[in-house]
Amino acid sequence: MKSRIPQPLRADLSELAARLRRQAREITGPRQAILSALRQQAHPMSSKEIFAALPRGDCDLATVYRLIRLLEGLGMVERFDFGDGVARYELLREGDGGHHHHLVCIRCRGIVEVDECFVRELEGRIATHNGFTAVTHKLEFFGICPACQ
Amino acid sequence: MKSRIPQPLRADLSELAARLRRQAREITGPRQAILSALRQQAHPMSSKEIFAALPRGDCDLATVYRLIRLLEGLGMVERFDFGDGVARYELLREGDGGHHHHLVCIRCRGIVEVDECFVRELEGRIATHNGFTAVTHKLEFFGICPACQ
DNA sequence: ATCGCTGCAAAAATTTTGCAGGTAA
DNA sequence: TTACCTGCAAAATTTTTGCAGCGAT
Repeated sequence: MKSRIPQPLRADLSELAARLRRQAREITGPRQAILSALRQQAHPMSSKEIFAALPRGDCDLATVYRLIRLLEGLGMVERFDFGDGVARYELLREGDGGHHHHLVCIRCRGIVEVDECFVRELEGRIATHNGFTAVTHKLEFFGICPACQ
Repeated sequence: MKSRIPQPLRADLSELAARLRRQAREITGPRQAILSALRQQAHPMSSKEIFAALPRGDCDLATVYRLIRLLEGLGMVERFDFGDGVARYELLREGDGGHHHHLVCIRCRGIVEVDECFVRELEGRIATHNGFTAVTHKLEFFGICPACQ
C-alpha cells in the first residue's frame, strides 16, 4: 500500500514530550514507547495495534487505552473510524497542520492518505445554514485498491 | 433538534419486507419490529437504541445484532460513526437514493441531516489518481448546535 | 417439511476502573 | 515530596456464537 513519508506532517518525539510537559504531564517509558509507535506508523492505529507494536512487556494494554484517551483530550491525536468498528488514532501536529483524509481499501484495509481538503470552505456554509458554531468535518473515502482489483 | 420528515428518503415497511423476501429471508415479528423502529427514527440508531425502542420483550438484543448484520450485508442499512465509538445504522432506500451526511452536535449529540452532497464529483478524481475503483465516501460534520452554545 | 430464525445463555472481544506501589519533576 | 503514572486484576461494555425449539413459506 502506498504511504506518505511521515516527516512533514508528524510531530517529532521531543515536540510531543514538550507538549505533554506543558500540560503538567509526565514523560515515562511507556508513554515514549507509545508515542514512538504512533510516530513510526504512517497511518492511524488502534490501541491493540499500538500495543502489539511495542517491544514485549514495554507497557500494559490498559496504559495504552489511558494514554490514548489523554492524548485525545489534549487534541494530540485524532480518532478515525474506517467502518469496521475499530477506533484508530493518528498523531496530530501542533496547530492541526495535519488535517487530511483517507482512502481505504474495503478488501485489504490498506490506506492511502489524501492530503487535499476540499470541504473546508463548506464548513462555514453548513454552520450558518444550521446555526451551528465550531463546525469541523470528517471525510473518508472507500474503494478497491489496485492490488485487490 | 431539527429533523427532516422521513417519508421521502426512507423505504416503507412493505418495500423492506419485499426486499428481504427477494433474498429468501423471512419476515418475522422481531424483524418487523426492528425495521419499524428504524423507520420511525429519523436518525441513525445503535443496536442498543433499537432494542430500547422496542416494546418490552419484543425481541432479544442478540436478534437486533443479527438482523443489523444481515441488513448491512444486503445493503439495506448504512453504518455511521459519529466519533463516540458507537456504530449507528440508518435504513437505505432501494438504489441508494438516500445518500446524505450528518451534522452532529458534539455537546448534546443532536443530529441534523445534510441532504446536499458536495463530494460525489471528487470520487472520480480520487479514484483515477490512486488507481482505486468503486470509490465511495463518508462525510460527517461536527459542531455546536444553537441550543448548546 | 424444510430451512431459517429466535431466545437464552455462554463466550469473546473491547474498554474502563480500583488499588497499591513506583517514579518523574 | 507529591502528584501523577503504571501494572495487575477485576469489572463493565459491546458483540458474537452454540444450541435446541419454533415458525415462516
